[in-house]
Amino acid sequence: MRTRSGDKEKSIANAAVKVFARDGFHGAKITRIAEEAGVATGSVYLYFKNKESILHHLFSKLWHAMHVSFEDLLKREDLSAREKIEELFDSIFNLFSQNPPLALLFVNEQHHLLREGTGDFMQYYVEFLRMGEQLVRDGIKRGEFNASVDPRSFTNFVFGGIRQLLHQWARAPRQFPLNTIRRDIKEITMFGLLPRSS
Amino acid sequence: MRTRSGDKEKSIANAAVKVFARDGFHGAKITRIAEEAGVATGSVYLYFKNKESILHHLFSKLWHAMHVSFEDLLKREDLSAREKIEELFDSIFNLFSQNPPLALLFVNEQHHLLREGTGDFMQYYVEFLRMGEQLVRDGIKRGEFNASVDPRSFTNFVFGGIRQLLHQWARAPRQFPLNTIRRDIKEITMFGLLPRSS
DNA sequence: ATTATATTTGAACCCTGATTCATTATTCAG
DNA sequence: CTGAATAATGAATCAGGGTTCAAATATAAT
Repeated sequence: MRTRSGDKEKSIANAAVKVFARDGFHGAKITRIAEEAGVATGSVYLYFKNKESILHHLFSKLWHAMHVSFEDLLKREDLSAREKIEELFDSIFNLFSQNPPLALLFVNEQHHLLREGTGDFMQYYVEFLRMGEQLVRDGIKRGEFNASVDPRSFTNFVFGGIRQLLHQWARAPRQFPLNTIRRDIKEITMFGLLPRSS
Repeated sequence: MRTRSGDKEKSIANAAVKVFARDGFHGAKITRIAEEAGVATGSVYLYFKNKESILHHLFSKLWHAMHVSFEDLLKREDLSAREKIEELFDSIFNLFSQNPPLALLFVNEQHHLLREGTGDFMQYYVEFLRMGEQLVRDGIKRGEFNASVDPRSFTNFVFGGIRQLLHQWARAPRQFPLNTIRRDIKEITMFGLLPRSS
């Protein structure tokens, strides 16, 4: 009996991240992914049903990781609403900080998956937005947040804003350092554009 | 001599917006666009060089329209910095308000074009971001805005946020009325999440 | 060492859909 | 009316690349 080397799946997945990020899902060729992973073209199909399922796998892992850190975050009773939101930002950034291509993948290819509306990560995505809303709603209830902010709009707005800034960072990490972006986002979302003591 | 009916180009372009929005650029078939436009498949190639160029044409028109309203806006001396920014939001929303598919196209298919980095609208896009930064910088200089907000981060963040909310609206206009979104964005960007008199 | 079993390979297959172009239809000048 | 000249058609072409699978290779058990 022979056993699978075991790290082939991972190296295919990693290669796929790079190639999807560089060429986009449709521009990415399976042969190129295999080459990047150091395996034969056909081997890709031993570990994944098809091209689409590679993308699914990657997004599943990604959203699952997010889901885990978000759940942990929600449970914590030692943080103010503001601190929770800021931790949430941090946990997103931490997920991508070592991996610009992963950020590009996340930012650019999600709409493929939204179009079909299937896949387990869809669940995570929807739940994530709900969580964000809940955080804001709690904060308002506790008097920590401005009650005239709409929780759903806020969550979507911030999610979109983070995506755009992640995108800029991933394309030019030097020009948009992640720590700077993280600080800026907190400043903007918490205080807005107008001076604090108007 | 026979003359082109003249509205065929427009009907192809309009059909393309719908089909691109529904199926995505790669999912969209030329035959489907032709069918939707009420012309033969081959006719599409009388008016456009290829599939890609249809997308280019649409984005060109779109960004050009934005560019025009932004330029007008910048010139106006009767508005405060805050009013200018809010007008800018409005002009974006006005562009899409009658056309959810156009919004979907704008939101979902831009990354194709960013990847190549060519096309005249790229110019507009970059310029648009610069404009946004300049508006914020001016506002800070005039003491209207919080000086610790980074203009570049702010512009990108807000651009991303608007995209996400436009997306939600375009997918379900009833559930996310545009006027609500517009109001919410202004509230969030101007005042942030924290109560105004902390 | 030998055999059985599992894994890997990559060239060939084949489908999809963008693009082409020979044919047909329409317009208009003379 | 006639026939250039142009516009429109849509079936056929053709290329690209996802997927398959027969052959080759590696491993483990005996």
